[in-house]
Amino acid sequence: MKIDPTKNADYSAQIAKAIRDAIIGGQLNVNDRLPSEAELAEQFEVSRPTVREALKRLAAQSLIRTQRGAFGGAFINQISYEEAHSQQITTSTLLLSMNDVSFDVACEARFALERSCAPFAAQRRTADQLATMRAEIHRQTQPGLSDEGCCASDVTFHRALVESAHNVILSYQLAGAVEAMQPLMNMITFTARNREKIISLHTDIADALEQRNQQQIEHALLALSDYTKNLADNVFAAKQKNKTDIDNQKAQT
Amino acid sequence: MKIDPTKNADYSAQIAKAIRDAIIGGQLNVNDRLPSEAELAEQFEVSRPTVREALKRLAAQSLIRTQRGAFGGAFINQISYEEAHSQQITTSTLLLSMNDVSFDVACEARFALERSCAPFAAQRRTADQLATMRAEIHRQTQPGLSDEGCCASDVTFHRALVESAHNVILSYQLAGAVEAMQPLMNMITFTARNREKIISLHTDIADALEQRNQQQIEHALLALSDYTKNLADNVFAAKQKNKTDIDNQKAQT
DNA sequence: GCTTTTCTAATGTCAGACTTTTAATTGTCT
DNA sequence: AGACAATTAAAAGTCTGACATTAGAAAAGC
Repeated sequence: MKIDPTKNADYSAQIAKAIRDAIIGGQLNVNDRLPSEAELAEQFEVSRPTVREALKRLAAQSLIRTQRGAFGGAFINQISYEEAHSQQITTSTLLLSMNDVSFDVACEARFALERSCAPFAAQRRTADQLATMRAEIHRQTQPGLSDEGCCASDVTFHRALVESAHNVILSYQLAGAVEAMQPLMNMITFTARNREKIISLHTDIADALEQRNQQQIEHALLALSDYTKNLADNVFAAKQKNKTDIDNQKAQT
Repeated sequence: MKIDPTKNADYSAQIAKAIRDAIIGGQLNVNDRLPSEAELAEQFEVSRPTVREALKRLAAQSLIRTQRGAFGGAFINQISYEEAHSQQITTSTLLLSMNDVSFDVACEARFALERSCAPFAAQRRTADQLATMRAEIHRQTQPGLSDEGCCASDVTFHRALVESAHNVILSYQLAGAVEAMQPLMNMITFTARNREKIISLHTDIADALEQRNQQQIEHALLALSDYTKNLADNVFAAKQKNKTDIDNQKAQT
């Protein structure tokens, strides 16, 4: 069925690949049960721990789920939007943090992607989604709101905007992009003045959505993108200056 | 350092999570070396096979790489765009194939996302990228081109468009979306007439890009999206009809 | 100083045993 | 007969201890 050419090295990776290919290629279907670990070990002519390592690799990608007990085993997992989503977020987050992507590039991508849901959001938004956005805007006006609370509210706001496009694929892709940006966004601290401006831009978006005006939504998103980029530039410039000052002080002593 | 609350069940998953969190949280940095399997086993108070299963899970997400030999071990892997990209594609592809997403929804999402790179592509496209697109259009006019060849050329064309936005994050996100759609796109077979129309739409895009006309790019993309959706509707309707006819024939005998 | 050999610490693999879980089966009582 | 309880078996999860293989570091030889 799925044999394993006895190449050298890393049997568990090869076995995982063989099974993964069988899933992607459609030889194995959702909720099919794989042979037991002992049987797989026999088939592939390796030991059970080796098979288990292969299965754990697949489990890490949520391609299979395992169940203990009689008539248990490893089953092909129907991957859900949630799972795919959370996987995408960890990957994207790490990609951003490990490859020092500039804030500008990430910010540009984030709002550009969000813009792609504007035409559908304008057409299909429900009163419910609009209400969520208004509620989040209201939360953002509360004076006691912490920075984390503000960011969380921001995520909810934008998620509602994305959801209003009523396209599951867009939601999945964009929610990932928005959330992956959060760690970068959290590096910015907002002053009261900043928040005021952002709230005003959020209100513009909500207003445009209420009027089902696609172009206005896109315009407001662009404005928000530019403002955020500017804000970040200033924050990073200030940090840089602060650092230089400290270095100079050290040099003087 | 990273302890493991002795909850019940699935130590290897818990250990993998602990290490993963440490990586995401920044306690472990790129190219740091993890303790050896034996040491980890001691730290977490489990056996070596259990630790190994945890490490294989992390390896499956390319969070770590392992090296054999003295002074080898498991190292935190700097995730590259390529790795992130290929992971995203397998996840997205499976998500689409397992959740019977309608072609319309996927198609809409695909072109909407591509639209998001239009403003930057118009500004930043190079002659090189334009040439690639023209070359692919030319290839698509060749009469002997197979369906697979046509699809491959299509991917190259759209990838060049995306690349012309010169934003690595957009490239990563969009290339994933485009490629994940391929299996669905391959379900459509194109007639000569269809290809002619698609080539004409591709030419529109290339022309608009050459003139750095953002709105025209977006307009052409929308037209391509609509045309593709229509085409798919017809193909699926024909298949449905065919199936019904056969059923009727069977019923008559 | 350079090359070759040896050493050694680490992963990769194996075999076999034991524990735990869980669903199906069987048995028992009302 | 039907409902509940005990038994059983198959499977994943875990452990122990061993051996094979690899590759960098140190030592030996020239």
